[in-house]
Amino acid sequence: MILAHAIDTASVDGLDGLTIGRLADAAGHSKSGVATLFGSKEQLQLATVAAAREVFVERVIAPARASSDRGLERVCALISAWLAYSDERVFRGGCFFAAASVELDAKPGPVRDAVVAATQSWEDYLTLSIQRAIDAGELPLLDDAAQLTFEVVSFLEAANTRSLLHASIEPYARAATALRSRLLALGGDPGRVSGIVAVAAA
Amino acid sequence: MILAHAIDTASVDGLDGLTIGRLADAAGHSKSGVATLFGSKEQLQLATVAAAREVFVERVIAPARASSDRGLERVCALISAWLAYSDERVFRGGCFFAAASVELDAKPGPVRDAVVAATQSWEDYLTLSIQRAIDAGELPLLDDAAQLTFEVVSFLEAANTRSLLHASIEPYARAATALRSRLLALGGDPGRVSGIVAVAAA
DNA sequence: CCTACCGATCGGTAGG
DNA sequence: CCTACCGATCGGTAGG
Repeated sequence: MILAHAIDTASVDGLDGLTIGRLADAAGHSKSGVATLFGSKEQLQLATVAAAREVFVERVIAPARASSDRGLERVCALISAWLAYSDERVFRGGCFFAAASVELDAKPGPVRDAVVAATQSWEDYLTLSIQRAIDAGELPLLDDAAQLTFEVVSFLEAANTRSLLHASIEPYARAATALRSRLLALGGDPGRVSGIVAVAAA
Repeated sequence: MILAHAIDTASVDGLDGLTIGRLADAAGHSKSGVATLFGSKEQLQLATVAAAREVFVERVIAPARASSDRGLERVCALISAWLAYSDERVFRGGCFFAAASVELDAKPGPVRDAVVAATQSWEDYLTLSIQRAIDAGELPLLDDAAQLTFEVVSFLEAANTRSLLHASIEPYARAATALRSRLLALGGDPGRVSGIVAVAAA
């Protein structure tokens, strides 16, 4: 798929750095072929966001859902899956949405709206998973699920950026340490929480 | 200064989004005037990073140094100054370095090196300030200053991006809550820690 | 500091 | 799906 290369390019050069001409060259098509396929650059960007969303679900949400039960176990699985998704460089420039969020945060328009909707969807699912852990009594010292979501995604995205910036895996260890520490402070079961590791065992 | 507009533009469109022609128009000069002034686009980018660094020191480091003693008080002052610097939109696209770090994290070269050096310098100062707080016994449950630095900058940058992305000040309150909670868990004095607020009182 | 210009590349379209 | 082309804009330079 031509969009796989588009996500990869956008994760490095940004969604604005996408050009129809280079995408066409890489795919072995003519420039006008790609241009008419998508209609406009903005529609190409929107298609890229939609494709990245599918990959994210496939690489983070789906594995965590498959390997864990609801509650704190699911929360830890989502965190570990996200760290692996970033660490494995599913996209050359790391997490596509981390890059797109910062690129577009001050640029209103349909593309930003699509990025916001995608990240909102992921964070809503994380908040729901945390709320289920609260409801099950697995995080007895937490009362605001959305607050923990903010803290979790802060660590994940910071680890992603800093790993790329310094060409190091140390930031993933920093994030894992911060998250284990936070979940323990909220009363999380030490055996569960210790399942958060910087590099996937698998 | 022509560079003030360059920082502002780069905080929104990225350092790669800077163009000599538009910068010249905005300053009322000819394109070639700006081109010969900086020599090349890369040197313009490097000059922009250097100018942004000065503004950051002036807006975050200097006020915190002037208003606080070394130790935990200084750490809290740095955090509050950073939140105010982001919240006040010193640059239209929020923190210049948050934007530049993510834009360049997968693009090696002299400009990325300059951004890395600037952020490293800021984080080194934060780590030093935290270490002084540890040495003074003000964070009795913390042993790794660099780990707390990672956690602090994670919250600050996430608040910056999310505030822009959602046009909301709520993320600053999330970051302040997270930071107070973390410093309290590390044994920080409640009176000191409560000085971290989302919106500057001044 | 300017005007004027260079080749390259951009998004998009005409025409088939 | 292609070739060929449009006007606009890019970084950079010649020449003064």
